Amino acid sequence: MPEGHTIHRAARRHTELLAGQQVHTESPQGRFAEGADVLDGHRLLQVDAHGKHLFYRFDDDLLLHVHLGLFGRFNVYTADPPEPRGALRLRMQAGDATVDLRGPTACELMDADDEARLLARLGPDPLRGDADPERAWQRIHKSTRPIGALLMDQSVMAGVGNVYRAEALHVQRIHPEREGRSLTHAEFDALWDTVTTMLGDGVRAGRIITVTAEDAGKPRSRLKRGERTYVYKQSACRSCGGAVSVWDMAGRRAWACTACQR
DNA sequence: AAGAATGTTATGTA
DNA sequence: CTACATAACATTCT
Repeated sequence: MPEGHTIHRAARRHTELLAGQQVHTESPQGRFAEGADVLDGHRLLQVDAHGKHLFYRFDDDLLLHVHLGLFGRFNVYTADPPEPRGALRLRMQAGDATVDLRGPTACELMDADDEARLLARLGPDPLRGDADPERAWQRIHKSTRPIGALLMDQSVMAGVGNVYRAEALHVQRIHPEREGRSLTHAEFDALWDTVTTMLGDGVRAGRIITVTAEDAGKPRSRLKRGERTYVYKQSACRSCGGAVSVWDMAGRRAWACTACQR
């Protein structure tokens, strides 16, 4: 489910619902019992997103780190949450609001050093105001690795996953197998802009829609599953009709139009 | 109902 | 040292 847009959206929503309040936490499965005990009743000050990582800052310097991984998911309830069921990893409650967490790769307490170490290995996040795209360019323009692998590398740029990789490269007509060092600075700038716009749209819409209303022939909000991307999970390119090829790259499926990307 | 999926990390191999 | 492959782990949807 989650690329960077999901994480930033969650940070915003959870701040709105829980920040400034005493938060009751529990982990019905006992998977996070230790941390939950420590966190319970603390005031949540702030929720920050960095790439695909979330940081919940509580008073007394308590810091909860969450990473959704491939399957992780939040469920938010603004009234009467359901009884905890199945593998519910963490529940946070304040007032009428409840945030449930399932299936995360990480849900753990951290100290400032852990956090610093983690942030040190993340590249600039296009969704953050403090992002410095030049840091990404420095890595990319020297690398012989394919741009498709570089885009997915969170230490190069933080927040892009498999869908945005396919879609951003497609919009810029760049083939995923091109070496990073073959990109011009102008191409990189355009790619960064595209990624930034796509992620921002994702935060707003709450889902990944990269096809424009013009290309779709109807409002983006009306697009069904399978109509929202140009090449990702498509058999024919939705901008030129050319064949889409699929292959394995950096352990994930890469998608590109054989006609308009090179 | 097996298999795929919007992810990361640790470890092994060349 | 770097690059790449593989396995492991999480859960839901088709």
